Amino acid sequence: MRVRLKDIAKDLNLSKMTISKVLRGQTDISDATKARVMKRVKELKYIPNISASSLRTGQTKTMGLILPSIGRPYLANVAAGIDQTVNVAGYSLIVCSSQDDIDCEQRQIEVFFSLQVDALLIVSLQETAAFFEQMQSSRRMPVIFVGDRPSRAAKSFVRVHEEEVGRIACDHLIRRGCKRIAYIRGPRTAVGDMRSNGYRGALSEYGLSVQPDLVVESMSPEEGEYKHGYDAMVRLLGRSGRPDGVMTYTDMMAVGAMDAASSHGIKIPEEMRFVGCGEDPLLCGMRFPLTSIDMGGREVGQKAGRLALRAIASGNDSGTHRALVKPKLVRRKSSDGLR
Amino acid sequence: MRVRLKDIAKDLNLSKMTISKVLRGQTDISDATKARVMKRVKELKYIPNISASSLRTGQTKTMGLILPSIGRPYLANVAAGIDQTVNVAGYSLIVCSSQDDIDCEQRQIEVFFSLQVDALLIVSLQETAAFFEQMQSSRRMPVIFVGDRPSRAAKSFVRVHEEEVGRIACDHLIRRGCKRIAYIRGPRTAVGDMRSNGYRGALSEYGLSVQPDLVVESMSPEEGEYKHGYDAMVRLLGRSGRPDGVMTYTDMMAVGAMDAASSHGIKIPEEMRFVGCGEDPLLCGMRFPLTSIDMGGREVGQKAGRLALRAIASGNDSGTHRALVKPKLVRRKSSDGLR
DNA sequence: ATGAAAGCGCTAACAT
DNA sequence: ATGTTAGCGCTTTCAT
Repeated sequence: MRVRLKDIAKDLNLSKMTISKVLRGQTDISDATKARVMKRVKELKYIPNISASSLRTGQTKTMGLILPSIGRPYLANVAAGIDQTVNVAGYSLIVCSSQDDIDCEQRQIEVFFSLQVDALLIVSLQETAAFFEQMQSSRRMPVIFVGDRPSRAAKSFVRVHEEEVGRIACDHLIRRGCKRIAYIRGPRTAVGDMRSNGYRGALSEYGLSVQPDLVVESMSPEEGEYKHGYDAMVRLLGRSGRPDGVMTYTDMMAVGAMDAASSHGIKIPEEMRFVGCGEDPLLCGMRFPLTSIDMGGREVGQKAGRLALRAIASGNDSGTHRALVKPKLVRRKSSDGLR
Repeated sequence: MRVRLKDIAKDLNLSKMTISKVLRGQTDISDATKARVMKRVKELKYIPNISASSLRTGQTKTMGLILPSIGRPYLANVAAGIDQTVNVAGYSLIVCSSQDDIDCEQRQIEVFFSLQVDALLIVSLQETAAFFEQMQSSRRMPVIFVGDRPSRAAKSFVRVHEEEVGRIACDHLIRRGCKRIAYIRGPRTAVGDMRSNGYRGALSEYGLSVQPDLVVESMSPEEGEYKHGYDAMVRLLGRSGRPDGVMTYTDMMAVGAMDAASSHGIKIPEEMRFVGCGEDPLLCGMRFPLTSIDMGGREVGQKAGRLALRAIASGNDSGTHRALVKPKLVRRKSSDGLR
C-alpha cells in the first residue's frame, strides 16, 4: 500500500491532522514539528491522494484539455501555453485526444467530468449551438472553447484573428513590391472565407484590384496539400499575367507551389515571392526557407489558461470572456531575400 | 452541485445502493427497477465521481501516459495505439507532456501518482538505472517504459527493433539493384549505432563491403536536419565513386539529400534511390514521394497497452515483460519507381 | 500548538 | 430484490 497521512502520523506519534496542516502550510504548527514532518514526508516519498482530498475540498487542482489530435505541432504549442499558465497557479493539465471523432470527443468530455477536473478546455469539433449550450449549462464546471470553429454560442473562447492572417500575408507581399498577388486559398469554410477577406482587404487598402484570375480555389482534398499547391501554381502559370507574389492557405501548399514555380525556371524570391501559413517547423526550414504566418499557438494557450483560471476564481458565473489572438508574420527567404 | 447517487435515489424513493448496483450492472435488481433507474440517470445526465469510487475500490480505471512532446506524429500514433487497446478493457488514457525536460517529467509522474492512475506508461527521457529502479520499487503501480532509451533496468518495456530499421532500408536498396549504398547516419547514440549496425549487417549479408567513404556522420545538429541532409549529399557527391542508393537517419535528411542530388542534375530514382526513416506524414508525400521506414508507433502503443493491462491484472508482480516491434518498409517513388 | 469527530460520494460485505 | 453499515484518505470545524 502506498504511504498515507495516517502512516506518517503514526510514525511520528502525531495526529494525521497535524501532518495535513503542515503539508498545506497552515501556520498554527510549531516550526520544530513542521521540520520533523517534512523530513519524514520526503523520506517516505509521500504523495497525497487527490481523489481523497478532492472529495472533501471539491477541487482537484487539475484541468482537462481535449485536442482533436495529439500529433500536430500547433496544438502542442497551444497545450504548452495552457500548461505554463495554469501551472504557476498550482494546476496540472491533463490531455486527451478526440482523434478527430465527435463521438470520441463526447466520451472524453465525460471522462474529464468524472475525473472532476476543475476546468475543461476544448479544441472542439462540434459546431452546433446546442452543443455549446449543453456544455455550459447545468454543470458548474467552466468550459473554455479554443480554436477556429464558429463559437457564437460559447461563453468563453479564444480564437485566432483569421482575417488578419490573410491581411498580414498580403500586406507583406505588397510592401515587398509585389503587384500581382495570387492566393491559393483554402476551402469554403468560415475560416477559409475570413482569410480570403483579409487578402482582399489588404489589396484594396493599397488600391489594388482583386483579380479572380489570381485566386485558386480548393480542389479535391484527397490529393494532398502538396499536390494541390503544385497544381494550383501550374494553373496560375498557364494563365496570362504571371503573379509576382503568391500566398497559400497552408505551408505545405506553399512548398508545392514553390516546387512548381522553380521547375518552371522561376527564381525565388527574385522573380516570385511566397508566403505560407502555419509556421510549420518542418516545412519552413527547407530548401527555400519559407515566410509564414505564425498563428500564435502558445499565446492562444496562455489566454485560454488565463480564462480558465479566471472562470474558476469567479465561480464560473462571470459572464462571457473572449480573446482574439493576432497572427504574426515570420519573414524568411522565400519572400524576403535580397533582390 | 452536480447530480449524485443520493439525488437519484431520493428522486426514485430507492436507496443509493440500488442505484449503484444498477449502474455497475449487478444482477440482483429487478428489471423494472433497472429500467426506472437508467431512465432517470440519463435524464439527469448523471456522471459518476471517480474520486469517490476509486477511494473505495482502489482503482480509477484510468491510465497515464507521459510523452516528451505532444506535437510529434509518431508519438500520436503510440498514444492512439495505447488508447485503442486499453479502452476496450474499460480504461481511459490521459496524457501529459514532459516538454523534453527531465524535471518536468518528474513532476508529471507525481501528478499521475496523485491522480491514482492504475498504470503509468512513459516515453521517458531518463536513462539511469536508478531512475528505473525508483519507478518500479515501493509503489505497486505498474510502470511500462516505451521507446528508445536503453531500458535494461526496466521490468516492462516496449521498443522498436532499431537494428532492423537499418537492415530493412539497406536490404531494400540492394534488392532494387543498388551496389553503392550511402548512409547519412544519425548521432553516436545507442539508437544511432544500432541502426548503423543494421546497415552494415545487410551489406555483408549480400557480400558487399562497408565503405567508410559512403557513410556520413552527424554534423552540428543546430543547423537543422534539412541542411544536414543536403550538405551530406554534397559531400558524398564530391567524393570519387558516387552512390546509387542513399539511406538516411530521418525523413527530413532524405528530403535534403534528394534536393542536393537533384540540383546536381541527378534523376531520382533512376540514377539514385532514396530511403528515409520515420514515415513522416508530411515529408513522405512531397515532391519525390519518399520510401521510408515505419517505426510502427501504433503497434508499439498496442503492445504497451497490453503490457499495462496484463500488469494490472496480475497485480504487477508478474516479472518482466518486454516487447520488440519490427519496423516496416513503406515503398514509394524515391526508391521504387520504374526504371 | 495539537487533535477528535464528522463527512465528502461511493461501494464491499453483510443484513433483511 | 432491496437496504444498512462502515470506511476508503483526506480536510473542515470545532475542541482542547
